[in-house]
Amino acid sequence: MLSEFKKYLSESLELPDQEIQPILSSAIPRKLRRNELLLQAGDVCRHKVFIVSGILRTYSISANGNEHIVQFSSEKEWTLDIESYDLETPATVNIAAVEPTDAILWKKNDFNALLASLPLLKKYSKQLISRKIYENRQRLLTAISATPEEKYDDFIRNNPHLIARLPLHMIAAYLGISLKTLTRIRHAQLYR
Amino acid sequence: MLSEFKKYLSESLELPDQEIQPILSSAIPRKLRRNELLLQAGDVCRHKVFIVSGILRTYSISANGNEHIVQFSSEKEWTLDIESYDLETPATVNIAAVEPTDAILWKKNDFNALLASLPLLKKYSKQLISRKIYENRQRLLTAISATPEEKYDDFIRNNPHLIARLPLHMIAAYLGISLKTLTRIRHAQLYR
DNA sequence: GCAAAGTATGGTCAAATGACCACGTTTTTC
DNA sequence: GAAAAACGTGGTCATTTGACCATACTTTGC
Repeated sequence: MLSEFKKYLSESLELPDQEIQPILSSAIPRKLRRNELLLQAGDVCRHKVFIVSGILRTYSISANGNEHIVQFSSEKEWTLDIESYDLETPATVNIAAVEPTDAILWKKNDFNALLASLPLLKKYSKQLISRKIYENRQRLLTAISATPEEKYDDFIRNNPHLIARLPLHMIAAYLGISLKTLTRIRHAQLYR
Repeated sequence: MLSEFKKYLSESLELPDQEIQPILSSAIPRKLRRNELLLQAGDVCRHKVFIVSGILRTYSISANGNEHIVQFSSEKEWTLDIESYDLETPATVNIAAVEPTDAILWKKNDFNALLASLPLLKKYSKQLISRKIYENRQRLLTAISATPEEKYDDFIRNNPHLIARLPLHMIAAYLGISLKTLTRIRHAQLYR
């Protein structure tokens, strides 16, 4: 599991070998089964998470028991409940594996030490956060302005690697539409 | 206009006087009339903006001509199109005054210099950005999970200082519901 | 490999929503 | 202060959406 992560560090971050070693030494590998929780709402999010393989979903359960998905994260992505992690407050969301997932965790202290000692890592982290901010604004705009069909088409366009791996009801829970509406859209698109 | 901003700096940021002066000296005051554009989609966002009084709205126009509001910003808040500002790419949103507004602008270079020389300002900026991230996630969650009525109630709860100053159609454009639905909700709430 | 769980689709029906239009009132602008 | 623009509400009607349920099929987990 760590060797793939090493590859990511050297290729995507272009980190030299001697900077990779300290990152590995505080890494905590973690295997998750389908539907296993990585973070439970109410707990404090104490780790940064990198996904080696698999998919995680970040979701919350509304008063009437419905699940709403804030985010999917898959291979070579990082995830956490940022608010809970920063402020050390109870998480309001759950993070669970959609499919069997290999992840790597770092404790907050360890990761902060890495950020302080590895400028390249820090720079890269900032970039990732910025990109997330831009993406989230776009997602919000779509959520308030697009029709269900546009939302679905958008999702396919932005997440081609996920469509075949996610059950439809999760896509619906991510888009904020009902499963029924989603299957109707798919049905309609068959004959066009 | 600048004196109110000075007060903000010393009270909210607790900046000592000698750190306030450099911020003021690169500040560009700007008065906006109702509906006047501060940033036009297509242009690059080249300024950080602080609002002394008034309200700005950040919005985009969809293909069919509808306006969708990404954000309202009012007194003592900062605003910009962060993606356009960071990457110096054409903005995809417009920023315009909802009511007559007094704002203060800084050029990116000037503001970056301030951030580099004033650690307190930098720290405060980071905090603001973090808070925005948390808020935006909550807003997204509401957008995909709440009923129109819940969205409206949420809006009132989170923006009590704005409700009386915004026309309903803008609130609708912010919530992603039609004006008709919004007036229906208000009507229903009268008799409860 | 097999039982159990999960998944995709479709039917039906009630309710919610939006598009369009009209009208009386309020606010803005000069 | 008067004309014009903007605003809030309501009516109607077609359409979309969701809730609930059933069924056939596929995937999962041991």
